[in-house]
Amino acid sequence: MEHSRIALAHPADATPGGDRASASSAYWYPDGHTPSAVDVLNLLRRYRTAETAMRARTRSSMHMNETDLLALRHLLRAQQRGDLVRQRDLSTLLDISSASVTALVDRLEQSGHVERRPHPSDRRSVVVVPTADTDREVRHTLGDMHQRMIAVVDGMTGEQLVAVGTFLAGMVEAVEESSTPPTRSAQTR
Amino acid sequence: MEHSRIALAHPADATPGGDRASASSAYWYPDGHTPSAVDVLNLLRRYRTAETAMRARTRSSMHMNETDLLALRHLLRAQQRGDLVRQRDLSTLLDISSASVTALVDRLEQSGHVERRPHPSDRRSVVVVPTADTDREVRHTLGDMHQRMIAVVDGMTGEQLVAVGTFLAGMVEAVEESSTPPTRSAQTR
DNA sequence: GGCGAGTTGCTAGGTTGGCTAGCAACCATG
DNA sequence: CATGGTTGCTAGCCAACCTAGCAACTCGCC
Repeated sequence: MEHSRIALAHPADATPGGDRASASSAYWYPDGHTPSAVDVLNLLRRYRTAETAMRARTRSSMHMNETDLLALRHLLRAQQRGDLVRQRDLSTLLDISSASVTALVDRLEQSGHVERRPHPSDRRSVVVVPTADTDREVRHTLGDMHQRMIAVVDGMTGEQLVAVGTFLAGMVEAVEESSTPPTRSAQTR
Repeated sequence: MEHSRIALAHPADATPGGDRASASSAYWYPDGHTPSAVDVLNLLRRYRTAETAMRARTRSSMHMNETDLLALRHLLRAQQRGDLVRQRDLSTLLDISSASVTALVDRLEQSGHVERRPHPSDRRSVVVVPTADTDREVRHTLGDMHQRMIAVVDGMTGEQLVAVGTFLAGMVEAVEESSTPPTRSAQTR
């Protein structure tokens, strides 16, 4: 069983400086100095790593692969909103072929996570709905984490929230590469 | 060719409120109000989506899968630091079997991205090194993005950086779920 | 009304990238 | 120097994606 363990907590995303900065809410940088730009970006990468590991854990605890889980999340959100989801929708959302969606829904149906229902107005289509158990399961698995995340943000001042928002928006922009003029709007997409 | 396109810019990560908030650096929330906790978390999710899409783009532009790219990044970082990387190391880092690493290195060697070298002191081991071309390629592909990211962070005040750092550290903690006492250290791991 | 083009989800068969098992070469320790 | 652990390889398996092609259905247009 060389493998089994899935995603260690820290896949050694080691950086030159090591990854100290033990994740405490208030004092995340050891010395009292203002964090440098690089520190912050490292921390962002660290978050990404942690999140990936978390997903692996969830996936494993639900005996499910990434795509299936993504589909499930979308189904739950759509259900909450009262939207119908056809297989076609999953295909475009997940960017996989219709054949793969058939297989995917087969798996989820097999495991009792979703049900196929006839579409009310289009007899070609199949509507996919999550079961009540699925909702409970996901809520239970991810609910605590969401609580903690909200708690962190709730504990911040308005000014701090603006800073974080600005930062995240900047990261999105940087990553989306479109390199639009800094005047807002006008995205190519 | 139903597929080809990979990762649209916005895989419709639609949220109840829609995902307006066009990604401008300074004014990322439309009204002048302080962003709510949920706004910020939505933005974080949005970043995650954008980053995933970016990875898909990179992967496709380099004709490579996620694992291979991860391996490559690690190899480049190790090289910069002057460290040797054995296949075994990749195995533990990526959490895949030694057999899969053999296949992985085969692929990367085939495509000219890495070379196998004998280990200086252990004749069982194989040292994997990235080629100069690879370094150039990655630098070219990701360099601009890094510049933009650094620029964003550089443009922030010390106070703002602290806010962002606190936020990210909090997110890491929330996601790692260990639910350690808020006094730092003592991680289970 | 009916006919042709487009859409939806299914089946069939191929490819990729993981896996386990087992092995030869090598290291290291008593 | 023998014996047990480590490293990377081969062989064979499997999950989850793909493309191609099809039957059932919808819809727009005569």
